[in-house]
Amino acid sequence: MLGQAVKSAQASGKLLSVTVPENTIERPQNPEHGDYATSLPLKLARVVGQPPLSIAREIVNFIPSSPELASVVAAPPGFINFKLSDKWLAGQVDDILTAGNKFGNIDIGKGSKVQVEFVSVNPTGPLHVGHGRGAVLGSCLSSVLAAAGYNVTREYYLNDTGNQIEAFKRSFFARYQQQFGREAEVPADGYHGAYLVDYAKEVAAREGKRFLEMPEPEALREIGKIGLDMVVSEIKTDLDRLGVSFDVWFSEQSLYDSGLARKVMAQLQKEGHLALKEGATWFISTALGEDKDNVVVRGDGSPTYFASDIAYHYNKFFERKFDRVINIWGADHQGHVSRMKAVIGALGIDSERLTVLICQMVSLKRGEETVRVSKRSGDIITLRELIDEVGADACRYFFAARSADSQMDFDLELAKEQSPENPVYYVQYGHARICSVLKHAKEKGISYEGGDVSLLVTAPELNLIRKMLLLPETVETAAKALEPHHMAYYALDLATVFHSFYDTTRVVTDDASLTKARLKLVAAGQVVLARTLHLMGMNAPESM
RNA sequence: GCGCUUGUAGCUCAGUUGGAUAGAGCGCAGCCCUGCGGAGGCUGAGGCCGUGGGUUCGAGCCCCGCCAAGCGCGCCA
Repeated sequence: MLGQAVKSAQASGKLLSVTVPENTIERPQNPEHGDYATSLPLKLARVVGQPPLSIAREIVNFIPSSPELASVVAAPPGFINFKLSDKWLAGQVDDILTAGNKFGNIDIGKGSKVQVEFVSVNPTGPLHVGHGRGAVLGSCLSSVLAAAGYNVTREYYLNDTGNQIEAFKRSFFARYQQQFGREAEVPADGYHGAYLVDYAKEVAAREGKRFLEMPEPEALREIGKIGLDMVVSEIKTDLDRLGVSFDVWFSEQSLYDSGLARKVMAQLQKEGHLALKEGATWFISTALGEDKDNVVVRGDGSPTYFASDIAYHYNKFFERKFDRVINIWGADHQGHVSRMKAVIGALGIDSERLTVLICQMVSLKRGEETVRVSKRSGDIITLRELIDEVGADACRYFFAARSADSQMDFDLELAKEQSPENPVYYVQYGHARICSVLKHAKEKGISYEGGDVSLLVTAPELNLIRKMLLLPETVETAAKALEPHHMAYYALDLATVFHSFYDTTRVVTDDASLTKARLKLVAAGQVVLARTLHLMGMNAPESM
């Protein structure tokens, strides 16, 4: 509409014909500036050579009146402010109720195939809190993208082969042997955590000493498999408690079993991206502008994880034909981003189609003491312990509320004592309160059927509607920027506006028609708040 | 040394492509319950947006330098 008006103005000769920058509609922070605003006249002023304010006035003249808009005014130094009409706002309540739990959906994705790969932790031990952050981030992002109209696949890449896995198997076998009094040491580069002792006890009790009687390579293979399954199962349990689920668990080993890894290596070889140096095979990334080359096949003939990563991404783009791939990695993998993009390019894929989101570290504090997160030291805080302490919803909220690229301190003491006063409960309480009102009305035999929303005219009512209408825009912002944390702030805002409305406005009164209208508003609020919570993977409790 | 990320209120953090008076939660100081859940509402104090330059009508946001913190720079993942 704004673009139309600018064109009309230019056509009429009142405004010089110049290239108009992308229309920029903003939401002013000061309510006196209306619901929407544009600074287009300020941007045009220089090229056009007219004062911004007069440009604004000219454009305003060419904006047709419409039922949505109460006013369109030019404001100094050169803004155009749009104010929505109360009547149109009130009418949106019916639309929200009609949309139901689809409210907030948009279609910027147009059904394109997006893969979000996240967590993908080596199955060598329990998840710690840092993994929880990646899990929540990936999970929320996936939900948001799905709401934005993308066809989303959530995927966990299971590194079930390679050096770390071999180290795990040797460690586990050692713990198993110790159960029967044998002298066996966990390798120095192995996994020393106490959980392996527990698993070993369990296996010893269940399977007896039969692994002691077979040749070591066979024992390692068999008991290793059992150990991996146990770890994976624990990981799944933890993720499940956090409300994080996956569509696909992709096995690294399968890349070798299917021969894909070899095939992709052959292709890179053929196209001159590989070279033999010092007995190993290298991917020549320096030729593509990288700082250094990288080994794909070691001197002993075994492939590095980089080799399987290459095959894995070949699979993502060529075999499964994802339009876009989003990987969520921890900050400790940040150095691999550019080489991964380089190799994607070498395979003939536009590297823009791969986005790697780096999720910064979580440091844990217990009061003054900072706990380093390391999987190999014995004493770590697991994700499970965190969930036990603060609950899944609080975990999700706190992780989801922080942007991925800022490091965060998670103070366990604080998280514990914070319980009833933290934003998680504030938001959820808003939902419970709404449910309570609806229940109260129901008990009195009042339904909102036939309610006339045009009776909604007060500031608290209209402000609540305004805030509800922001959900689709918030989804769009979060989806475009791949920043799910916007949802958390929106949730808090929405709850605030509702609580404020609730405090000033009684819903169920003697005025039958007004009661119906307000019940509609509250019911719409419930729809929007529940949807927001669900997009964040949180519960929307009816009572608490 | 090089690369990536971060530096905003006492604390934890937002700030959408550069826009109007920089925000929220917690904490702090006041105030508000004849009523649908007070796990609530309202008001206030608190800021050289790390620092020094630059770009322009306009910079927390863009560019360069510097300082500080985290992570990375393996034939580990």
